[in-house]
Parts: sequence; structure tokens; C-alpha cells
Amino acid sequence: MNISDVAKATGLPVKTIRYYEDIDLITPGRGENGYRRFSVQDQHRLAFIGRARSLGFSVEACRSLLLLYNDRDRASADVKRIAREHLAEIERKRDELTQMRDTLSHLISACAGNDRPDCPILADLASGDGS
Amino acid sequence: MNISDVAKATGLPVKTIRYYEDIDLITPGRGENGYRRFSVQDQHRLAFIGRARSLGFSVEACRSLLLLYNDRDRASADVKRIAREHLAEIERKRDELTQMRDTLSHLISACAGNDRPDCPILADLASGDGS
DNA sequence: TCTTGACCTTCCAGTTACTGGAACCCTTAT
DNA sequence: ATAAGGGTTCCAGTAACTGGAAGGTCAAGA
Repeated sequence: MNISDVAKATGLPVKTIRYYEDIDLITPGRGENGYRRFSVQDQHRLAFIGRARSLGFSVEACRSLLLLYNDRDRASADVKRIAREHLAEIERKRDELTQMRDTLSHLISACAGNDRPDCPILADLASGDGS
Repeated sequence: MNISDVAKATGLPVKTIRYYEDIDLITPGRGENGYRRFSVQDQHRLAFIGRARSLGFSVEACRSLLLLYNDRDRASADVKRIAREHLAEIERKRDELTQMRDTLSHLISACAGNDRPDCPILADLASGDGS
């Protein structure tokens, strides 16, 4: 399979797949013409990465997860630890966004949004009293 | 005021303040020794930026907000529009994180986390059936 | 006066995970 | 023969800093 076929199959952009090779997440073979040739394992690996990325795992976390995936002697505890750390980070970010959303929607609803200059949003940014 | 004083006053790192000068968000004066000298307005501007950033506004959005802030003829509608667009983006990201959190916490609770190799987290990443 | 330490300066490189584009080669069909 | 539509490499850019090196300045103490 050529790169665009795998791109279609995995939903990953061609550029991204080349990038993953660049950082040694995958090592597809090469044909005589120099084209990358993707095996079923390569595809599988890319799909794995794509799903891990869609869960927000960093590329380095994906690397660790792939190592564990290919390690028949792994302990599920190792996987769980990585996932837990990631979950904690997700929750931290989500809480941060929740806080932003609450503050911002509060300010937005207080703003007339007309052609007059007085604006509680700017007032808050200027004073920082958070009222 | 020197840069470290302003850093203390605004809570922004020294490096960040220099960076903001670099991208023309602020233009502090200079003393004879070449040191930056921050006026009260500079401080005010930096504090404004810091608060806008903490609400997740991009640096470019901060630039727009500062322009509106300094425009006595602004319409609050312009500010509100920027804030609304930003809020929509925040909500989109938050929803994405929520989705990730739900999936991930589901997988984590299904994983024994012991020294055995079988792991629903890896299984899901490999198969993508999302079960 | 000298020195020490804490400031300050600029400039360059690295971070994350791609993405766009240029310049060029290969294949297939007309 | 040529044109379209693959593929290749390499370089640069994104966002918003951050770290570090090399070096100038300032205030205080011996």
C-alpha cells in the first residue's frame, strides 16, 4: 500500500504519516522506486497512534503505549498509570476551560453589545477585580 | 520601574514581558544604560494582557482587545463579538476534553492495573471499537 | 578600589505536532 | 509526447513562550 491509501484507511493526513516516520514511530519499507510501502502492521500501528492521539495522548505517550502494546510481558498497571496521568492532565485542562467559560460567559452577558463604548468585558480586563 | 519589578507586579515572567515587547504589544522606554523603563501605563497594559491571556484569549486577540480598550469610540459590540467567538472556541475544546475524559475514564476503570498483560486500554487502541 | 552578586541586555535554539510549499521523480493514460 | 496525479526530499512556519550563553551595569561590602 502506498502512503495515500494508508492515509485514506487511517484517516491520518499524508504529511502526518511522513512525520511519524521521521520521528521513528513507524518504519515502513521502501519499493524500488523509493516509495514507502506500508504493511498491514504499519497500518495497524498508524491506526493505533491515530486513536491514541484522538484521546489526547501526546506523541511521546503514544510511543510508550506502542512499546507496551508490543511487549507481551507488559503489566497492565504500566498502561493504566500512563492513562491515569493523562486523564489527570485532561481534567486539569478541562477545569481550566470551565473556569474560563464561566468567567467569560458572565462578562459577555453583562455586556450590552451595542454601539456605545462602555463595556464590562474591557472594564474587567483593565481592573482585574473579576466582579 | 525595571523589568523584574513589573514582573513581580503583574505576575508575568520577565522573559514573557520581553517577548511581548518583541511582538510590539508593549513599547517601554529605555534608560541611559539600555534598561527598559516601564511606565504606569506599560504596567497597566501588561496586567491587561495577563488577564486576557488567563481567560485564554490568544495574543492576537489581546492585541485587538487592547486596540478597542484604547479606542474611546469603540462599540461594545465589537468587544462582545471577540469574546463570543473565543467563548465558542473554549466550549468546543471543553467538549472535546469531556469526550476524552469520558472515554478514558471508562477504559481506565475497566483495566485491572496489575502485573498481567491483558489490558482493555491497549485493546481499545488496537481495535478502535470504542467499547 | 576591587570584587561579588544580582541585575540587565541581546541573540540563538528548542519546544509540540504538525502543515504548506518548492523542486523534483515516477506512473499511467491518452 | 505530454499531462495528470501519484510519490520523494528538504526547508520554513505555526503559538507562545522558555532556556541558555555571552556579556554589560549597578550597589554594597572589604
